[in-house]
Amino acid sequence: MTTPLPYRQHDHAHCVEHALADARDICKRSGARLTPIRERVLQLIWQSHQPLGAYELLAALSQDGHQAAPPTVYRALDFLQQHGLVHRIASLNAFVGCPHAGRAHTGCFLICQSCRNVLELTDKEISAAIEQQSQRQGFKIDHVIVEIAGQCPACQQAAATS
Amino acid sequence: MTTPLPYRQHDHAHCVEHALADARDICKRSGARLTPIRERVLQLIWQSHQPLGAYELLAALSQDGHQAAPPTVYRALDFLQQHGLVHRIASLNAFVGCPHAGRAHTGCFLICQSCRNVLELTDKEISAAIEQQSQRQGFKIDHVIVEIAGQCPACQQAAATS
DNA sequence: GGCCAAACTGTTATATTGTTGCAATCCCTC
DNA sequence: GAGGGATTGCAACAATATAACAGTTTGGCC
Repeated sequence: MTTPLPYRQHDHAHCVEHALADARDICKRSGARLTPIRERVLQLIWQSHQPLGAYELLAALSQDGHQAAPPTVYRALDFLQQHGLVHRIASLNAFVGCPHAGRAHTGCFLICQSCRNVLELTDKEISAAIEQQSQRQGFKIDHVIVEIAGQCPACQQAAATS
Repeated sequence: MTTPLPYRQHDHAHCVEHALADARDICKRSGARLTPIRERVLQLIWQSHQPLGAYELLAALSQDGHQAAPPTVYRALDFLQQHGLVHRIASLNAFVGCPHAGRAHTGCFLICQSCRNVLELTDKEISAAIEQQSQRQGFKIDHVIVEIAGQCPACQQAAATS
């Protein structure tokens, strides 16, 4: 088994830059404006593997010397969500960058309660099971939230050896 | 296809009473104290098919003539959740009664965005797919949230004929 | 270039949801 | 009926999110 990102060490600066380049591309193609604030918020989110709360983003923007109030952040987040660039983790009231931006998908989040890292994955079987069950109930899906809380491999190992 | 509860008309008073009797039984067996406040909160939740927020519960308690502050409600809700009598819907910050209280299960919620009714169901395939995928990532599950937002059969029909 | 409309941002205030800490009370057990 | 743990009352506060409105920037168009 290969340890998946983001648990594995990697060149994160590169991975942030890649995500930003992707985002610029996606916005360009859809005629959306990735303004400085929006791009900065996306960057801040990507720089952190842990999900960031709106008020953490707000604090980070303030440190930039940028005066900002809650609506600024929430508006940027709305934009980023609408364009599939970030996801909101409902159980944490926090946001993570989406590694599948631009591709239609239903995210599924593995949330480590020890290190707070979040891994997004897309799994056809989970989606299929959910769709099938909904259909059986005659329910028309708008969107789906799947959040799995627990412990990631690294933290399990750390707990075992301590 | 049979229209599932709670979409179908039914004797809801009976169904509330049944849930309360169940709850009393479950608490008795586990040595937990289903105090008047806790029971009242559970009753209020069951009486509403829509999920209730903590502050709605608070308002309802006040109408009882019961003076109550937020911690009262949150503590009752914590208790009820711990004993599997209610679930929190993370995407709504609200609570619903659990129809499978006492039986181990991972709920899966169909949330109608029109009428706000919520249907809880348990599906082995969804659970299995989630467990399999988590295991593949070496992730140890603590708990799982599956919330499906969309439109229930009744509201689809209403929308179609209007 | 100059103008317009739409989109975006700033700002203030406020709404909603959830928590902390401590004192008082209740209830079971011995 | 005294001790101790669980429960509740109460006041203050923290965290998260939105409303409303004014000002500014942007891009299209003549």
